[in-house]
Amino acid sequence: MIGYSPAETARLSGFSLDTLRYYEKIGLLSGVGRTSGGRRVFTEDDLGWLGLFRCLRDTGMPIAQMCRYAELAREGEHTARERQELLQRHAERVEEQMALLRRQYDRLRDKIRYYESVTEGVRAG
Amino acid sequence: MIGYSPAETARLSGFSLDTLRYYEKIGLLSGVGRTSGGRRVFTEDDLGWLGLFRCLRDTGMPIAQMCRYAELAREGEHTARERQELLQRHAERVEEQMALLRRQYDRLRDKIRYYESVTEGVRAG
DNA sequence: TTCCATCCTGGAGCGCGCTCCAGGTCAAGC
DNA sequence: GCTTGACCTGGAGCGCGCTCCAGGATGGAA
Repeated sequence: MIGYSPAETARLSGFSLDTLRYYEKIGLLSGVGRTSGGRRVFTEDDLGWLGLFRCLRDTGMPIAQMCRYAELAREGEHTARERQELLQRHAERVEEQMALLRRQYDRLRDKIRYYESVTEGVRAG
Repeated sequence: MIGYSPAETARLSGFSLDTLRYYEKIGLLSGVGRTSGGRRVFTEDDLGWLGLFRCLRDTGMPIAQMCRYAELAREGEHTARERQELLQRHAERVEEQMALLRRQYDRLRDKIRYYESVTEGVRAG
């Protein structure tokens, strides 16, 4: 189990160095290893967490909720159900978000189609 | 062509009173009518704009870009092509956003499915 | 041994999109 | 005429999620 430097971790996770430090500061990421000199060493496991955070963030979960999830995970196996429910509720919100996005995308396409008809009219005229 | 009070407009558009005032202040909404006493009177046309802004905002367009669009529209018909291109580029970004959202939603569902298998194990045990 | 890129900490600052507030005006109903 | 609630303005403040900075330590290569 080799470790990853902060720079490598930033590259692999897509989060900036500052964001990695920030996530640790607020307790989202915890137990990050250090060298004797005090530099962070990220593990494969940390990368797994970061992957999850990216997923949750990309789907619009607020950081406070990610913290809650991480905290539950740290408490142990007996919180599995609560974590599942948290993700389930989030998934439902994501579904609504996707439906809204699609509706509004369709409106947008309509608007663009209108412009296409206008500019073709200009070409034809 | 009757007008709408600020409160009515807020209700119909889904934007708060403060947001309506803010949109006018930054020049997103312009030429909003007034009563002799200085109170805003919104028209059907204003509501149309607000509907568009909701669409663009829900699909993640930054306000600065909406301002640009509104400004172009005010300049007249000769900016139609530029407006179309602006919307077209936005639509492409929305498509990417939808694709990302779907990918991450699928990951999320996987995670939940994992939890379902775990908690069913608990039930069975 | 020296260099210099990488990293450290604590804390301030930022960009966005509102949201709230104070202090005052307006107008419809009694 | 008076009350009351909706509305006005200018400007400050906020919540989120980072992002940047100063000033200093680290550590691998030449």
